[in-house]
Amino acid sequence: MCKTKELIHQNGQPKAKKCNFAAKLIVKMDIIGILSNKIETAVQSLFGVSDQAVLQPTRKEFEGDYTYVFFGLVKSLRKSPPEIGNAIGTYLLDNNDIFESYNVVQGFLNLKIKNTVWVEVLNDLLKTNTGSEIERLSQSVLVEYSSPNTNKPLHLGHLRNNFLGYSVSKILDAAGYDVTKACLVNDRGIHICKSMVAYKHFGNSETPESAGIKGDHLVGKYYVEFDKAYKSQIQELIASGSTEDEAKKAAPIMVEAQEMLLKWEQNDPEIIDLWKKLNTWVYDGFEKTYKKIGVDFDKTYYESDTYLLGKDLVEDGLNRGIFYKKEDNSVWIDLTDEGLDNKLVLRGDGTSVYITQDLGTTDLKFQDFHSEKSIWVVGNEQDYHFKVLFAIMKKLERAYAEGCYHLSYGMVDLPSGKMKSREGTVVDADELVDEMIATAKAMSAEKGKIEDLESEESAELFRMLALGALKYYLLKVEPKKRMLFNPEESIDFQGNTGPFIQYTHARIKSILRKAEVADNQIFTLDGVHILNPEELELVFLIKDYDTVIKNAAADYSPALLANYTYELAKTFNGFYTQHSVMNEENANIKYLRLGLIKKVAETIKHAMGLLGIDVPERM
RNA sequence: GGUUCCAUAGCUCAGCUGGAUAGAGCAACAGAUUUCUAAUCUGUGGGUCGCAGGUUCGAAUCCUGCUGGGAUCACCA
Repeated sequence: MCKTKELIHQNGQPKAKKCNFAAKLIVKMDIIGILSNKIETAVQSLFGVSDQAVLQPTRKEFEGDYTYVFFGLVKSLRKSPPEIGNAIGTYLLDNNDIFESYNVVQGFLNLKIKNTVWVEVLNDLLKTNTGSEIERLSQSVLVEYSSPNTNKPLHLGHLRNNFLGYSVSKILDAAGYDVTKACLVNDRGIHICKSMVAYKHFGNSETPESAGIKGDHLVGKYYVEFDKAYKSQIQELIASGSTEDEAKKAAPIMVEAQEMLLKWEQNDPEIIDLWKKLNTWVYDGFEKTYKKIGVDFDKTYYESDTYLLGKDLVEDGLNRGIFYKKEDNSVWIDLTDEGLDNKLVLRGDGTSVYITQDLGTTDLKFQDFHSEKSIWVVGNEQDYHFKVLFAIMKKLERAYAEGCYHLSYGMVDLPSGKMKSREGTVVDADELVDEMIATAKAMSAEKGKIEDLESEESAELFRMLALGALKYYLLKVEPKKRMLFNPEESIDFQGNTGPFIQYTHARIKSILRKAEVADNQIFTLDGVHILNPEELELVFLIKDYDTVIKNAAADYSPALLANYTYELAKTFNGFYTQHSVMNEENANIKYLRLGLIKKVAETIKHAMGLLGIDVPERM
């Protein structure tokens, strides 16, 4: 048995040639690394120069698996491209046993790997559990996402946030980090007081039970009621001679809300009771929504606990001369050297602003978890805020400042334009999900796929498909880009969609059931196998899966994983139409295909899992 | 106005650290089922990669400027 690492370091081709298990060596290191290595050796011994070999998959219109681009050598060696390419190609074939052939087109050297090597690659893939080869990094990361306000229910924008946060957590975990999912609930402030005031006036003591409305929606209803009353009071005041600005400040209901906020801060028992009652309703509602959309948290912070934090931190910064005080006692920091402005960190009266409590909460999070990295999944309207926050942390010499990252994502627009809560154009999360489930049911009925539409199992399938469609739709777009939510497209089950991938999985599982392949069955290839082009394409994709996970983690981008999974599913469907598994007469080939498609199904399931999407056994 | 992000087919989006004739899906049209699920597959048409320069063997990709759009620049959160 060969010791892979030593062989690689020696670059000893003759020695590697003797080894009958060359392919094992390839899998352990990754084939691109091996190839680059061999090419670099070839270039070194042929021309006496070192070149970092850049490899890419060979384009379909050319013969080969990988392409070495050597334009760089043409100039320095002052030889013609064919001369160089042929020399390297010949050398590689003469000194290695893994190449089948090569061809040279301009500055491109296309290399074809022996089919037997690919079979060994597949064989190695079949032995390992999908995703299990990635080593743990013994680094922890805290991912904060969702972070709702408690005055209204979740909407479409929150869904993008939740799906992103959950998926990124999963991806980071798969990439080797220890992940903690956190949520910071904004449960205090003027917004919830508005709902409280309106409820007090117009609520008639109704409850979610008496009204038959989910708690978060009920509280949201009073938030809207507040706004209505507020607006009409403003109009009245303007009619009786006030300016608009005066009216906005003097409207009795607004004055009342502000008084209520003060009373809340003074712990007025009656106000606290009301606050607790409404918030409990909201949490109850949120809980149902989170459960339905399949996201959760390991740790929940409440702003009512943290909003006073950060003042000691300001004091500390002041003592160290990092902050400065103005005549009115307000505290500031000068960030002009960072390309930012002067920023207020504490009011003249000693009360906090947004950034104050965020400074404190950030410290708290690191005290609680000592994580190397901390990620905030927050919309791009807060880009500036996070620049400021991180810059301050750096100036305060917090060791963790380097590990802070704002995962900024773009807004979700509707075909009709932007979502605006005041204009009632917001897409409610609960309604949306319910509609999608109903659509999934209707489409299944139409296709005649499901026999019993009313069973528990079917209900679970419809939920799976609906959420698969929705999550995939929102995650396939690169996070930082703003995106368009087209309701009709989002419930589409064809093409680049979640259900397309789910269907592919179900199809494979159907074959595996028919073949009575157990979930834990291990396939070991030991006969003579030749992979056909469609099989080879699948192997080619699957062997890259771990790299895709790592890239997605490095970029905090579920989109990378979504695109990969789609590609894999599409490639499988191409294979499926051209080759039969169950009707294959050659037992060796049938066995290989069963192993291969099982691996495809496992990879799809794993990848979709990292997107927070479940896949069905049948559909 | 300052800062910042974005601009690729009719629409929605890919395009890895610069590489070969820029790819998918949707929509349109034409096909494929005696064969493991047709929620599938195959084909056709569709592009001055916002514009103009620059860097080099080579640019959708990097640099500069411009145009258009979003966000932000609160003692709001």
